[in-house]
Amino acid sequence: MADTLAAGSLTFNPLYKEVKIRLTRGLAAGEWKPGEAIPSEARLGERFNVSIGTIRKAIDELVAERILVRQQGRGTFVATHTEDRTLFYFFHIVGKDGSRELPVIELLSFKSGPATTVEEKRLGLARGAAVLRIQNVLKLGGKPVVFDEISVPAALFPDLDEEAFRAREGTIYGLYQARYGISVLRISERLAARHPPARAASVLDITTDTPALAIKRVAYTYDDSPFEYRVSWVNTERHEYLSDLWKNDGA
Amino acid sequence: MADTLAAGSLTFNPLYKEVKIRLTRGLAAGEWKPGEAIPSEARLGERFNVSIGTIRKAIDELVAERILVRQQGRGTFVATHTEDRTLFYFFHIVGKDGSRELPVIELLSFKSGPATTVEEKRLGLARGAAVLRIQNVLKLGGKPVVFDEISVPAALFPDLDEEAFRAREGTIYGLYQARYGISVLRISERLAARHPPARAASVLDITTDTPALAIKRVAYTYDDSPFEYRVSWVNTERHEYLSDLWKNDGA
DNA sequence: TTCGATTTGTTCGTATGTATT
DNA sequence: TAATACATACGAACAAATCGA
Repeated sequence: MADTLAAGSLTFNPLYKEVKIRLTRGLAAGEWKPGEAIPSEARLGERFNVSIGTIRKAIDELVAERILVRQQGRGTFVATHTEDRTLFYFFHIVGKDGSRELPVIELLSFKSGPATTVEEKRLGLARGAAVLRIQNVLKLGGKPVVFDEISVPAALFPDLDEEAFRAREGTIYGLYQARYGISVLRISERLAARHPPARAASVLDITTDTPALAIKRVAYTYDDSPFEYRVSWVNTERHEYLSDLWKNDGA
Repeated sequence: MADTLAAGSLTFNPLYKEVKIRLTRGLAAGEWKPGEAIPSEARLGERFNVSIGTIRKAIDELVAERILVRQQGRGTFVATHTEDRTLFYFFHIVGKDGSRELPVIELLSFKSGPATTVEEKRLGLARGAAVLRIQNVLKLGGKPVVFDEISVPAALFPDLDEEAFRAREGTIYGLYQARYGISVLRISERLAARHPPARAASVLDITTDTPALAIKRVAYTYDDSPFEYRVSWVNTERHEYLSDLWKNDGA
């Protein structure tokens, strides 16, 4: 495709920004899937009719945003949620002594239904759109620590059922990515201390007058569109929520 | 100073990493103070005997880490804690409706004493080192929302007393920076839901059986050394803690 | 094992554009 | 207007890592 970038772009972005937008579009469209390599810098330079330096600058930003991963001598790859490095990026519960451990997730309930007002708002859905609701308990050291309720638009996950959900390998975000091509690029969480509702307390094996951490998370994919809403209840008697601003390992 | 970087560095970092280290050292040593401009890229290139491109790459990383701020046509400046953009970077309490507001801080208590075990550990202090302890209440919309206890090594803030603390203009981090040359580069926070102690409950005007958000923060300066430990109690009845991972405005 | 092709990483240089003073 | 400083873009050369022949 002979698409010279220089001319014709309605918004007068710098070239490297246009390249970045094109790459992001390709990624969102699934032209290159998670784990796969994108074309080499030289080839992209030919394709977009810009110099390698310009390509590099575009890729630099995508790498900084954890969308791409570079490997010297191999290529540049679409980031996946299966790499150890990134597993803790979206999981912030740690032991009070600072110990990090990946949780064991057990499915409690898998249902579908019309979206609530909150779900409509957070996910940008039409009134009454169908959502899947998935409840889980997350165990650390064998004990329940987090109670999750995940809400996702049913339309985005056409054939997802309880069986497929159970049969996944790896994390839930890994499932979204591997099976539906939806990558979590950013999350926003709002935390509060609350008395847990009966159901959460029961799952967490605490009383309803034990303070618990309520976390409302919205996950975003390409173009910053929200696609998952998640409410978590955390028993913080032996664990804490770690917010590290910011260990940007680029140092 | 004729210090060619190319030779003589014991660790074989790339040139731009060496430049970055030198710049960081200069910043830590106060060679360029917050708000001031560092030398132009051209001049730095001469000084370190490297090309402008290499200087730019070093500065790029420092900008990404919010240590420096570039302004086209003007220069590159040492970041300050007084800019509106950065004020919310370390303050995460927002209204339940998402509204952001800067708190009004009122000093409750200003004392000094020997460090507790926890303070020793978090701040890397010797046994019994002197610390300053400062209690504040943070008000939003005129009502108390956060109760703070700040602990800092007294040795770092030689002449800081209650009067000087009260007389500051701007934020507490701005005071550290303007008066003592200590810049907060990174913070790490650990959150839990707890019943507040009597003192916190009283200040926040809630009962001790109201769940509150307990935040333990450690602030780090250059070379990642901790210098402030802060325990906050937040009334999350009308407010929440916002963790945004991550709006990197570089997009 | 060695070698060569490929790919990213680093560094240099140059030219030009844009914002500020 | 002119000088200065950062921003963008191009090109070239070599280094370092990877991989397959």
